[in-house]
Amino acid sequence: MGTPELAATVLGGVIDGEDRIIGVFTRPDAARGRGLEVVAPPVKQLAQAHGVPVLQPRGWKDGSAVAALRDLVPDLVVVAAYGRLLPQAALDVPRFGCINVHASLLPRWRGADPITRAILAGDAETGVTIMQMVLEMDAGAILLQRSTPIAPDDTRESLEQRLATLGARALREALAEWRAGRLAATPQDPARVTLAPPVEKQDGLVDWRRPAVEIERAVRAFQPWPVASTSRGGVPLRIWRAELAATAPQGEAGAVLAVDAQGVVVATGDGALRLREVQAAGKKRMPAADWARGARLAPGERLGA
RNA sequence: CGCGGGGUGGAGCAGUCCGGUAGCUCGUCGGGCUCAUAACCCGAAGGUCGUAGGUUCAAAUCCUACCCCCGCAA
Repeated sequence: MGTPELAATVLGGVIDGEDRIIGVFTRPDAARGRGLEVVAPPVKQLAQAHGVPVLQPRGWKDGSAVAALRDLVPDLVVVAAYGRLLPQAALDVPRFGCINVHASLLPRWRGADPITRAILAGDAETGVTIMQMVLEMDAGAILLQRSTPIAPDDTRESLEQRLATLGARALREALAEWRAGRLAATPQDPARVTLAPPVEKQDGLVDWRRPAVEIERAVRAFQPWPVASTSRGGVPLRIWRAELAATAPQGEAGAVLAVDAQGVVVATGDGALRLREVQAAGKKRMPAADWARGARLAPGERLGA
């Protein structure tokens, strides 16, 4: 069971493994994107390409999805970024239970968006956890963990890719260990639990009064969505790449301190941030210096006002 | 048929409403100034104005169709 790209990568790992996949659950196709085209989730596309039956129940409340799962008579259910909470009745179906691939080192970052939260918080490392599923979200006992350092230039996108392959590998490893009867379940330490609520569109808005370090993390954490953004003259401006400015002259938060070939330097609540790559509404991504040239941006202007 | 913005020398933009032989800020190349420079001065090259068709004496500009890029909303 899974939905996005990360889940597809994990599924790919299982397809290549020795276990037989008897069915795949994923969320219903949804109208998305320009023109509202109906697109199938990555997991569905991959499953179909391999001839695996796909089920897309609207929800799990009315019991029909549980019945469908029961009909498959699964030995084990593997869940990765499915995007739906499973009722106890579903968790009870497979005789060996349900296990989950989660993109964080639990108990840190339980919830929908662990990857974004880890970058945002400035964590030095993160990883994947294979765990048993219980009714409470991401609270089951840990079976196996693998970690990876978060690079200074990691974005949500790059990190997710890495964690996806790491997750696929960890899952295969866990399945092998389990078959050999060597897999132990370790309960999570309740004292170290942190939550990773889903990111909202609103979160992408840059508050220039925050420290430059935090804003720089937000720029990386919010890719490819919702993307850190501010505005110039009422026109939305996305920030795709930024770095801490070497010199940190103080100025009013959001004020443009300098414009040069390397980009645009903006004052923040603590330190200055140099915008390297931006995107104005209706335009494509471009070097901040190019944008500043065409937009006639001059020092002294305020962004996000 | 969900809403909207855009495609103009290498880059970013203006010009399009009120048709009349293409402009700005940079970059590039050459020269000059300077101890020197990414600074400054002088000069040059470089554009089928997304594509096709139409209207017109004349189209970047008006009309029609199509292609491509992007934002919003979901």
